[in-house]
Amino acid sequence: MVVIKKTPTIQDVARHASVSAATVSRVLSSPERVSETTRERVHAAVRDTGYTMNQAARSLRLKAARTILLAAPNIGNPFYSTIVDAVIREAAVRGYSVLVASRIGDDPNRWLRDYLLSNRADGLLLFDGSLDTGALHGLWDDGVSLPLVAAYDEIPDPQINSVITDNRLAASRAIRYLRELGHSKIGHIIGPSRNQSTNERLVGFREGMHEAGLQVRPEWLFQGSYNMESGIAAAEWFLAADELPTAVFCGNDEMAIGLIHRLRREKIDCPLDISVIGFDDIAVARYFDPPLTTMRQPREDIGKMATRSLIDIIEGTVPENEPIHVVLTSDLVVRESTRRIG
Amino acid sequence: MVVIKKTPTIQDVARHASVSAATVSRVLSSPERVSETTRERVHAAVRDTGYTMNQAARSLRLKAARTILLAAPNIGNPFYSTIVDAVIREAAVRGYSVLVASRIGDDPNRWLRDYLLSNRADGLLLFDGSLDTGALHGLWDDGVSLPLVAAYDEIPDPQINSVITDNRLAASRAIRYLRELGHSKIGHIIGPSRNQSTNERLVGFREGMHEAGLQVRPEWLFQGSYNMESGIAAAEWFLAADELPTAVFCGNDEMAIGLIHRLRREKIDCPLDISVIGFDDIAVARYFDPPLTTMRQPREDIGKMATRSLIDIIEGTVPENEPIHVVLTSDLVVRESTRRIG
DNA sequence: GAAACTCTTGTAATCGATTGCATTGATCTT
DNA sequence: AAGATCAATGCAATCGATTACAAGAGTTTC
Repeated sequence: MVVIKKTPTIQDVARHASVSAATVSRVLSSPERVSETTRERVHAAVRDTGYTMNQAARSLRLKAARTILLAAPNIGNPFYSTIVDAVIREAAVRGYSVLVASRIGDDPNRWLRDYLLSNRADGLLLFDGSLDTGALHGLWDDGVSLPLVAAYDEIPDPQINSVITDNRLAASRAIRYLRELGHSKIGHIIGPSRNQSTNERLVGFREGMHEAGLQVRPEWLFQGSYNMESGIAAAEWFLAADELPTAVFCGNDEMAIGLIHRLRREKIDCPLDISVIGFDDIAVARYFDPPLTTMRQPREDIGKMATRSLIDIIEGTVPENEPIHVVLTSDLVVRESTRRIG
Repeated sequence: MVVIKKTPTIQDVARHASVSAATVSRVLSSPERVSETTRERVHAAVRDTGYTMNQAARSLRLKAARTILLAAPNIGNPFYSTIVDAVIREAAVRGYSVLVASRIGDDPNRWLRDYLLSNRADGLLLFDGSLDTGALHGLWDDGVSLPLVAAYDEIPDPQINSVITDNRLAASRAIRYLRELGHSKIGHIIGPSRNQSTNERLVGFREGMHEAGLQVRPEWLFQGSYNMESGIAAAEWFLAADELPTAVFCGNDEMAIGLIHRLRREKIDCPLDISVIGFDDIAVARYFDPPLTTMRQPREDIGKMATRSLIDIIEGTVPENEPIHVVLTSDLVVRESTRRIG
């Protein structure tokens, strides 16, 4: 049978080094307050015993978990997963762990309580604008100061820190590009309306159309849900119209992929018969056939900046009364799914 | 200025309900030991105060964090992200949180210590067979019993619990299928060799070839790294050979996508000129052009089963001396990237 | 009616790390 | 040389929840 040695505590290390637990603690957190000789003895004892700090005890005492909570609507989505990866890496650099909550839509109040208020996490990185902000405000009103950064998807509240991209500008940029290629019959696949990013992109689309002096035709507008299936549904919606648009601006790459896939079944070729421009530049976009023209979202940067901001707020190295608002730029990546008309 | 109310403790609830903290604790964990009237009073007090248990204190006392650590080589990869999603959902059902560590390759010893031994997590879900098992054994030998489940990628140690798929069988199955379509010139893109799954698939490939009475030709074997870029590299490797294979079995879908993409640039069409079969069935596989024939991995099930097993082990509801070994079945999904020869 | 039992609740110790305050001994100042 | 100053370390309280044990009240039994 395996002998289970208890994991050593700070007391064990103290005994081993013939000092008090207080001294061991000091060696670990403020070494300059301890003499060189004891410091070395303690370090040796730490090595010998294989000591690791008990985080639960530390969290209890310091009221800080050195952990952030990342909440996203669906981690399974490749768009989010890249961000998550960036968040985890950046958090690790600052010595923080990351708890991940997915599919948070169900009962936001519950997990907010469960995680944040129970000292499991020191702050919240929210990647879901569709969350009912009432819950957040409820906490706020109760006087709980909740370190929170809304990332990627804006929450329409200037008090809430945010790291987002220039969705509106990017959308109108996409339309201008299509216009430059000679397109005038332009459709748009919208994302789910609960997302603020969706609405921003829609506004940008309308602005772009207006600037170009083009009409927005309702039969060329389709509301999807940011997945490939809804790209298919959009294709079928467009096919049912009297006339097809010659170009479609899609709210994200996955819907673009679904759209192209479905249209191809009807022998409608992209980019020959229809130009398609996506949004995000997910990994597969450049290897798809045709390689997708898309508005690239700096996903790594979103994750990194958001994490950095949140930890700054948690650690109080940033003034509390001035909300942080970072807007990152999306770049147009021209590939082969768009083409000059004619 | 916002008044910061301290988050209520169990003491506050006790005072509010005019009982002792012990009673409140009992109401929350073993309600049947408390009389109905006090139970109601306490519940009311919990509601009134908005009490949430301090997890740090609870973890410290119970030496259990109700948290599992999920470690994967790269969360950004869409293959893993689906699994992660399933893990988080299943863990939530059992009342567990999930800490996620990505890019763990760098210093396994460090994060093992940091997370597991420091009472931050009660068990480890390891999605990376490339991890040096020495580190794990080191802990084991030190007498620390570490609830561990290796998922998806096997660790070659019968003592370690695992939830994997039938990689070898699936690979030989893929070859048999290609053989049925009349192919005899079959290549293979291997994954990174540190992964056990890769090796199993390679063995299955060899077995399948042997059963079919076919030679494995080294110029039709390429070692990639499970990403699209290495699919491209593989294409270039094959193009450099005297002759192209008529079918390629890819270690995963992403390499298949890269391969098809690159070959198309050379006017080599899939499936007309070459059949390609992938592995995993990632989300984009069915919408790719051509839709990918692939060996589907039951990713949701992997995540679910692994999580379930790990929590069973943590909670001791499963005999300790009998390692768990679950092998899930991969299914052949026939789409359009493969084709009868001739 | 007293002993034995059950049911409910409270008291106090405990988990492990941190830190304000106290103590000791050494060095410095005038 | 006596007092002041400083560096290094220990003591003990603390964070909040859990639980073994004790105690009190009410019930049952012979």
